[in-house]
Amino acid sequence: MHNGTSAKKTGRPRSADADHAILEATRAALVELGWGGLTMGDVATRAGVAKTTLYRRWAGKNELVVDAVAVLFDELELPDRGSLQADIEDVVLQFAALLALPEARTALMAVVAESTHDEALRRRIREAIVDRQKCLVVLGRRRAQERGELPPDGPPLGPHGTDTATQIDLIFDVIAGAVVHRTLVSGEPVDAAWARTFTTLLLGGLAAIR
Amino acid sequence: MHNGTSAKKTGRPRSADADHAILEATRAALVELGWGGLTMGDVATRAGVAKTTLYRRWAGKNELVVDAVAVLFDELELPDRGSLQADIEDVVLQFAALLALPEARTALMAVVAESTHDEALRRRIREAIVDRQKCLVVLGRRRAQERGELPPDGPPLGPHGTDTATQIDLIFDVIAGAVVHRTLVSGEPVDAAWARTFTTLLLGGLAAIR
DNA sequence: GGAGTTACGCTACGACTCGTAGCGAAAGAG
DNA sequence: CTCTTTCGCTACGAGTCGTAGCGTAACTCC
Repeated sequence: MHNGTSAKKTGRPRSADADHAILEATRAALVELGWGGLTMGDVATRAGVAKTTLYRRWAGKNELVVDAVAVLFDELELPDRGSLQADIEDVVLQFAALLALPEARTALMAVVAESTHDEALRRRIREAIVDRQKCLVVLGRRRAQERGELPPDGPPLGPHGTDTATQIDLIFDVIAGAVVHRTLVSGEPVDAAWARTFTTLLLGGLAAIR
Repeated sequence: MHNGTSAKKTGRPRSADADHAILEATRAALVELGWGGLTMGDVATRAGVAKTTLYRRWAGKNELVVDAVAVLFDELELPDRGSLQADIEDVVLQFAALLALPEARTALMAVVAESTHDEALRRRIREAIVDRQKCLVVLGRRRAQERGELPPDGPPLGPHGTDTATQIDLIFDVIAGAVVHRTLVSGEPVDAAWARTFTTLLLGGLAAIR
């Protein structure tokens, strides 16, 4: 959040209701107008607050949209379905459902695009969105190791072996990248059949890189 | 292109030099200002043309940037390196090099974001960029079949078998998605080592989905 | 070479958004 | 009650948007 832990003790406190109203108005505006059509003034009107109130809390469009969309990623979970294949398929479908929301589709790509020219924005995105997703990969991998579906951490085996951190990063980029690309670039739906085939490919590939 | 084949016979022809100057100016502006900072007036000034000339050829920022970046993707090739593994590694590194260009990084994500609210823009992106990349997958796959590294097209084998079109789409989304995600979202470099590990995973996975 | 057609550069324009400043009022802490 | 901060509101200069009008340049057809 923009003012994380520092708590001013005196003076009138900032309205939490206004925060919620603004973030919700931002998502609504994204759905109707998209990234390019979204304006600060419009969001303020929708939220029923003054434009100056927005600028007191967020530096601009970029930061506002990141916060508005970040909460959507909090809903991602990794239920224990008994097998690694089922767990991955589940999280793939969850992520696809999230990308089916118009506000998420538009905002995600736009803020990533802006972040290529803004280091602070890049950090904000990483903390608010990316790292939360990566936790799911770490958790799913550990579960699979406890089940015996994946070997425990240790030195790589073959000549193509990879260490733990590299594996996690690779899995994360492949899953998130493939789902995003299919949804937003190819424009094809991520349904149960695709999730199943993709997961089969991923698990088959994992066996090859140890 | 915006006026593809239809050729007016009479009147003063449009300046091809102006086209090149505008597209080059657009890329330069993307590098310096990013997507958000790029304005039509600035591009016109850089290119040495009038602002009205831009609007006579492109409807707006979105269409202009797609055309300006599309030519970068024409340089992608699939050299025959003798093995499927080497071919894929090569094209992965080529794609990564392209995404290392600031103008490509910024523009790609931005136009995809805008395309979520613009069907015409989506088609334009597909024709100018996506389809050209997908051809590489089709070509590489056919070569591998001729070498005997992949089985020829036919009905799927196992219970998880997939048909040809599904396989091609999947391979495409996994390759492009993973490279884009690692480069732009995770912010990690795609070097030879990563390309090797990723390709090993992909080929291992391909064996699992037939 | 003249007539017709189209693109060009230039200027100007209203509409809109931006981000900031100043004001008086409201809401909490001490 | 006083101090401090936020609130809504208004107004502002700066910048961008996309379009219109004008005279000129370039090319084709007769």
